Amino acid sequence: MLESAARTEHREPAITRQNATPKPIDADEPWMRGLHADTGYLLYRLGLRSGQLFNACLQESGLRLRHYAVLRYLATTDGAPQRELSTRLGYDPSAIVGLVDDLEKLGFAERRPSPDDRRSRIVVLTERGSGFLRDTDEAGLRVTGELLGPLDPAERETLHALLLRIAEDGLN
Amino acid sequence: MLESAARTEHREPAITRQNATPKPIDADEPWMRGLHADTGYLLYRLGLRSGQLFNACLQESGLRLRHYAVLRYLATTDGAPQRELSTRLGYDPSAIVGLVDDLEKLGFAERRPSPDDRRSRIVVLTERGSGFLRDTDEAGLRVTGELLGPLDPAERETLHALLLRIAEDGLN
DNA sequence: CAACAACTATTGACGTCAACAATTATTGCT
DNA sequence: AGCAATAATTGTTGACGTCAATAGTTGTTG
Repeated sequence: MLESAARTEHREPAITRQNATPKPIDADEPWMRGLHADTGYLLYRLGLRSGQLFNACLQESGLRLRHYAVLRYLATTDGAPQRELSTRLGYDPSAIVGLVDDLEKLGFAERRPSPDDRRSRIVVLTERGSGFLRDTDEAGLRVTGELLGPLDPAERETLHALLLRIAEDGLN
Repeated sequence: MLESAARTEHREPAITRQNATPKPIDADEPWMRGLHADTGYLLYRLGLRSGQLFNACLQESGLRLRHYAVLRYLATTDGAPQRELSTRLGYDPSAIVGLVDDLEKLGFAERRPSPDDRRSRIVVLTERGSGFLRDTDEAGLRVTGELLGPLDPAERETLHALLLRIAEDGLN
């Protein structure tokens, strides 16, 4: 057993520069079949790639995917205590603090005191926040389109359906 | 623009403990539809989950997903210089050093001098290494099975095919 | 063939960030 | 009133990506 091993797992390279870009991949090559024979590992790598693309188009706004996830969540519930963000999004409570701090600095969200519980703070989306969300929506679609390049619309639909089925019970 | 934002993107929570496990997800709930309306984001989250599961079952062996990727690659090519690992797997050359160090310590791989080029070192899989790979192969399949829970074999096949198509040109 | 540019593996420094433990303020229970 | 549980927050730790620098080696070119 290695002393320092097995801590973090799934960090993608920074966006500021293309990190040691691997050579283009041919699925025909034998090493490729071996590497991607397992669907789980394949998902892992594609998830990495997807996160990279997403962050790349979020980069100019100074936000990261985590911020975006918080915003998206807030948009669907219109107000949520930080604890809820933590449990639902799967981030540590301490991480939420920083994320909401950033969003507040940009004027995209606000902390409001909860009427029921004085220790809880309810995070709400501001007007600027939902505006930003609308603006970046098209960019997100563009990224998705780029990612799903070789698939025709019907295939994309089935893929989305399959992934959604997995997410239903598999996502924590 | 935030000063410290937009650096890393896609790190998954530690494996040693279930990190603030989100509540079970119903795709019927409105916030869920909003969050997972985009295939790219869905892929991102499932990739995260996949990495978590993978690392969880690699944890006891003291390795992480990165090590596993190197081993898998080595198994398919039977020997590769570190430079090749770096470009193909997308890790910085300096990262490869540490990974191969770990694998060597565990006796899973060896550095051999290249006959052609004395500055290059060829990393080869040892007997123990391929044995370990065989052992964890079933664990990997188990993980994948768990991840792909609600899908029947035919659906898994189509999912794998679709993901592979994306990976062909989309993976860096 | 000698000088030089390019390349491989490696090390070290720096900054960032996620995970965890501990702390503070507040709530609910009994 | 006392005490366990909870929400948000702070601080610490460890891992990681990036970059620069180095040593040894190769190939090229004048």
